[in-house]
Amino acid sequence: MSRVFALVDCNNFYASCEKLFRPDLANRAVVVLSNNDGCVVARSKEAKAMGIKMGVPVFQIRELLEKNNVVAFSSNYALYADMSARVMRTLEEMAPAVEVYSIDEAFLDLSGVASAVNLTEFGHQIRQRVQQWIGISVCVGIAPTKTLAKLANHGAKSWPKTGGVVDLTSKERQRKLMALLPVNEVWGIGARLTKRLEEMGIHTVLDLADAPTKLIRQQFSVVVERTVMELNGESCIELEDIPPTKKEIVSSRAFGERVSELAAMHEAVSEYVHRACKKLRQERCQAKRISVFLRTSPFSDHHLDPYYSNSRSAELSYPSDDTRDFLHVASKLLDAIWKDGFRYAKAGVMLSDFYANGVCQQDLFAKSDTVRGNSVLMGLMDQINEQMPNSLYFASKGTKQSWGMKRELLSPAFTTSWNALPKVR
DNA sequence: TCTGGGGTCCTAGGACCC
DNA sequence: TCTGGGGTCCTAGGACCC
Repeated sequence: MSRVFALVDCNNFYASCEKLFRPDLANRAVVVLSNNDGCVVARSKEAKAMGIKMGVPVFQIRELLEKNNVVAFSSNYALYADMSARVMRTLEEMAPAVEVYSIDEAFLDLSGVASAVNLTEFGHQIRQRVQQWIGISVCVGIAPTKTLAKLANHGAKSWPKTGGVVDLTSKERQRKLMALLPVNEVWGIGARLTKRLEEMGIHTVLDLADAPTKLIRQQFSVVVERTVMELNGESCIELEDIPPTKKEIVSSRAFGERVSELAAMHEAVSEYVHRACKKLRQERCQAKRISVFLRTSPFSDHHLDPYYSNSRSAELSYPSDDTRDFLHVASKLLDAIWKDGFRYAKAGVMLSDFYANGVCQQDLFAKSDTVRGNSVLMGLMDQINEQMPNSLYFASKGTKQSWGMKRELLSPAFTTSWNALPKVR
């Protein structure tokens, strides 16, 4: 049976979420900023039309924003996650198998229904229903491989006359579209690979599709080879409708203000350990390895503000999900990499080497009741914090958190009861 | 002065073993 | 003085994604 995938992608997702609850902004240019209100991570179509680029630092375009009356929001991640879940539930009602690929995208497996429905019509039904039920507009790309479905979606977004749906199941249409698009539009081809491909005379997507796979394998890797096969309609990347278990959990953040004191850095690292361990318990996993990293700003003038970056990891003697085990080790790791005299811009922790709960062999000498006691305590702490966020934690993460992030333009928590209220300062 | 956060996969090279 | 070859495991780094 030939395969058919659809890629459904929300338009200007974060900006659309913000507009949804502010009808007064319907035709206004809206941007959403990253943590610390640092750079632009989402733009409404009006903001895109002004030439505001994705990822641009806010300080570089502040005048443009003010002159054009652009409305800016801090990231309200709880709102976007909630809206995302609603969109995904709607898609799950319409398709036999759905892979939630990112907060604003999902792959659908339509192989089974392809012969029974008109695919373009089905794409329009998806668009209509998500618009009507959730209020978010989406585009739909349909093709025999995920890589081509991504490309089809790009086409649907770029050309309004498609009505937001492109069906790329025919070979002729695939080649026509590929000839029009530059190679960097391909899923899996980033800036570095684009540069090297162009040096080889590969400029359009079609150039890449027609390149000999042998040459590609030899010059690059199996990943790029697979991409070429997918562009030729051979499905190599399966739908992952059951999310694979995580292999690592990272918690890190750029500081609202530079950190130069070891005590403040200990608080920050402690905060990240709390977050990471909470996620670990949600995943129902235990981890054995933890690493701590820190760095100064890579953007500043390094003569005035010297650069330093370091990380170190350590292994527990047994896998754990107990915050206290990791706090202890993280603190020692931080001391080992800390150097006085730098203005640190960012730090974080990473947990890795995961074991499913209960799978790992206990240390012969561990007291099993102690172990159970720990997990009960941690579970209780998570439960209480669920109802009253941030009410219970270990003292090491501090109470003032002067290094905490800036979110001065946050929208209210429209759809969730708590979370993300602006910090009182 | 001000530049995000959280992931995955692949590969090369070193350590170690026989 | 001479100083193999092959396998495995681990880690760091590079590339990509949203």
